[in-house]
Amino acid sequence: MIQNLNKHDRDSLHEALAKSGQKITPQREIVYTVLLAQRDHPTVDEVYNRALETMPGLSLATVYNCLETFVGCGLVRQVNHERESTRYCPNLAPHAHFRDESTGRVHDIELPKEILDQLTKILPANFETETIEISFQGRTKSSTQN
Amino acid sequence: MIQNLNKHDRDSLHEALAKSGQKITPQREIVYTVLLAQRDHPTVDEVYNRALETMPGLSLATVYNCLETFVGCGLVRQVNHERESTRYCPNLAPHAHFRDESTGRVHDIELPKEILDQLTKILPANFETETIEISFQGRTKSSTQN
DNA sequence: CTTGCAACTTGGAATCATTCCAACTCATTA
DNA sequence: TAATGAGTTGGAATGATTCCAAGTTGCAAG
Repeated sequence: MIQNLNKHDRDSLHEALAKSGQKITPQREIVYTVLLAQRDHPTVDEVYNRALETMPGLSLATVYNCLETFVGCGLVRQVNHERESTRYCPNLAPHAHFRDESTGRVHDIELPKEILDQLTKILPANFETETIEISFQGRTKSSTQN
Repeated sequence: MIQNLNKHDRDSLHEALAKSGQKITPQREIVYTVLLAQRDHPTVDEVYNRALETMPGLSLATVYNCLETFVGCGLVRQVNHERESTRYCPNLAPHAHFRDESTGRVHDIELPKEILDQLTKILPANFETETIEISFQGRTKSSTQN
């Protein structure tokens, strides 16, 4: 079910970890693999359960640690919605999120550069942005239940 | 320190509550007053502590209840940032938030209608938006420490 | 290839915001 | 005046996340 990392992905992982002086561990490889295998913005718990299939005995605390590490070295993004559990997303291209209220699913929405540019322009001059989060909430009209 | 509600604000409160069939209570008036008195996006706890000055004996659970009621009848908005405590904001005009990492303070950013329009356009046709949340995170360069 | 050690992992306890609950209050209606 | 139902209250329960101390391991240097 869960594939191994392909060379390219393994390289990004190793590179990102190396760059911030951290070690490569089996746990980290598996957690990263799980994240790439199914890009449905899983919660920590979901990642944990999926990873357990490959590595029984993995601990929840470690999953928290791994994900935090990845966020720290820019490999994945956190996705927060209201007060729900944090979700994780390995899509690094700038994008927004759409949360379907009826299914709870989160969809990536590509974010044109112009809009990002315009957005930063509405800030007062002395405000320096580090991250922008844009999230929509609503419903998808059936038909193409993407 | 905490003023009473002026006529206009009291009216919006009463109207909003009436419209959704809820009662006017001293607790609700005070919580709403606190919210309007200092528009710094307080957490529940902050609202609670400020309200205690006027109504000792008020309970935290009630503050949670009141705020939830207000959100429900559209009187206030919730503001979430990462996993921090939820904050509340009586500004109903469409606006984004900027969170200053160094101070933790949240600033309202006016949101031009064009940008909102453009944003909804980037969604696939069958996605129906109910709410959009835009939040910046960064720092303000000293000088005008707004 | 060994060694040393900082970095990592682990299970369980602790934290903290939020929700839940059952008893109580109070205004209103019958 | 009694019944009704929404609202309030304090404390217990929940659930995600963090903390911690002990054990393990990756890997750089010898």
